[in-house]
Amino acid sequence: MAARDNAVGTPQREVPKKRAAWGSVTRELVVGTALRIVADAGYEQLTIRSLASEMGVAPMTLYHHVSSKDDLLDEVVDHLLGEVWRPAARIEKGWWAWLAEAAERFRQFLVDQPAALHVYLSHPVVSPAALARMDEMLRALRMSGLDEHEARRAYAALHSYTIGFAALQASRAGWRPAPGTKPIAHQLAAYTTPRQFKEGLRYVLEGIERRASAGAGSPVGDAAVPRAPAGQDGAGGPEQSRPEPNGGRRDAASG
Amino acid sequence: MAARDNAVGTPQREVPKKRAAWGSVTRELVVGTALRIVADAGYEQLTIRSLASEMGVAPMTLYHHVSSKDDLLDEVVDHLLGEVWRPAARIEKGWWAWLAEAAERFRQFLVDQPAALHVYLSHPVVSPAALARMDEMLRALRMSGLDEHEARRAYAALHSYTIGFAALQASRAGWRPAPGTKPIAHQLAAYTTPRQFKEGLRYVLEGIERRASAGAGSPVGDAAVPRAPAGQDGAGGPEQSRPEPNGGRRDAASG
DNA sequence: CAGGAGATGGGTACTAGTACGAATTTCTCT
DNA sequence: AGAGAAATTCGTACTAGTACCCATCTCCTG
Repeated sequence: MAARDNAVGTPQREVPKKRAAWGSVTRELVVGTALRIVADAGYEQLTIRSLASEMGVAPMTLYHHVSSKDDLLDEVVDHLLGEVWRPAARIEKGWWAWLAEAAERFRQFLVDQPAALHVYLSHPVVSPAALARMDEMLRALRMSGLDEHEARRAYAALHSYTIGFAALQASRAGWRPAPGTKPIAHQLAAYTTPRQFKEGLRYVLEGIERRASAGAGSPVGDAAVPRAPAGQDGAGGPEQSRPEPNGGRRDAASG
Repeated sequence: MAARDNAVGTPQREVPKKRAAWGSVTRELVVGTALRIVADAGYEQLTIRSLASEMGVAPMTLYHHVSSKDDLLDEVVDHLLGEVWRPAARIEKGWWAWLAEAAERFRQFLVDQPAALHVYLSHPVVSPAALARMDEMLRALRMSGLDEHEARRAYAALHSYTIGFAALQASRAGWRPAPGTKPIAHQLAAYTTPRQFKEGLRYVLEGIERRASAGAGSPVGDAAVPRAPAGQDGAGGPEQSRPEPNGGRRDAASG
């Protein structure tokens, strides 16, 4: 069947259609081609079929080198992240500024790269660049005065906030408010801007700062802190913990 | 041509296959059936085909009553949200506790209902229940001492944090750490629990509280967050808006 | 060197969402 | 009332991801 005798029939536009050389496809090649497509044409143009076509092989062939499209994207995104996550500022110059820049860069990255947002929303990301970034973030947080445990909590909070914001911002892009949409909706949408991100980020960082100075007693490098912490306290930590409202699906919250 | 003479041939398990009565399908019926499927079998069982089959009509028939599956989900999710978002506590008893409970309920909702997470990650949600909830959230925030503008900012921060957290928590559920995954990853994943949500939420609420008590009119000095040097605004992705395919679409439910 | 095990390239086909257009029923206007 | 317009139901088919299994190619082992 491989022998497509092309002498007759369908006169033009017929590629030889030979089987690709054995071993000519490698994971690196697949990832590299995918990166090129994303860079040149964007994430939405990257499909298994387009990728295979670009490489001159059959779609299913790729599955011998990547276990799924998500697996491929994991690696693609890791490469992309590795090139942009690191802040220009140095941690030693102040944890606040460093963290703020790191968060901002990450937000920008997620909004710029739909593939990345997809990956980060799909599953925990543990690729090399992601782990490296996490380590540095934790270092900065420890530097703020938080202990190991609190640093992780704070990291999780920053991470959640950033990803959530990026998801909202990205979804807003290209949103077409239906005719008749309440103005409130527009205003709300308008609050999904990089500027608003920084505002919300400040809430989180201020919370971290307060916690840090409360815990470790002596300030570490407060030179970087822009405002004096007006550490007055008001309402205490609330307790709630509702029983599940709806009997929905599983929640299975554990490691 | 519809007359499928069923007297002979394929002896069993053959449904008459008549055309559904004219006008027997309505948007309300579609939404109602979808709600039932979600309740009984879960979001992943809700497909256009399964829904059509359940209603005894052809898949494409539904598209005369909903403009897309996402349009349908918008309404389904609004119904679900309407039943669970309201906190048991009263705002008057304290804005902190009320906001904390509202956020927790929302997180729980998003994790319990994958459809809801999908919707909230896809586009700004302006359905009735969502708007009602937003109004109440803003009321609580104003009650904390924030002015209108700051209240919206705080709302956006809370919203982003909650959705981001829910997305991470949901994606973690059912995640299978690969056989060589670094232990750090596990630990990190373990930080995506309802308890951790409350911890992070406290950071945000503390930040809000500080802002509220600080400025009943005093413009809190900006200058806190440095700009990312390489930052470039605006969504990078190519825009693509859906130009309202066919009829169906209700006026976006008040929004 | 023959044979078989694995690895690798491919064709076929199934599920999902949905565009297109044909067939059918109801409504509107003259 | 009759005819065209509009609404509605549905069959066909296209894109994407990917499960299944066959065909081919390499290499290891007896």
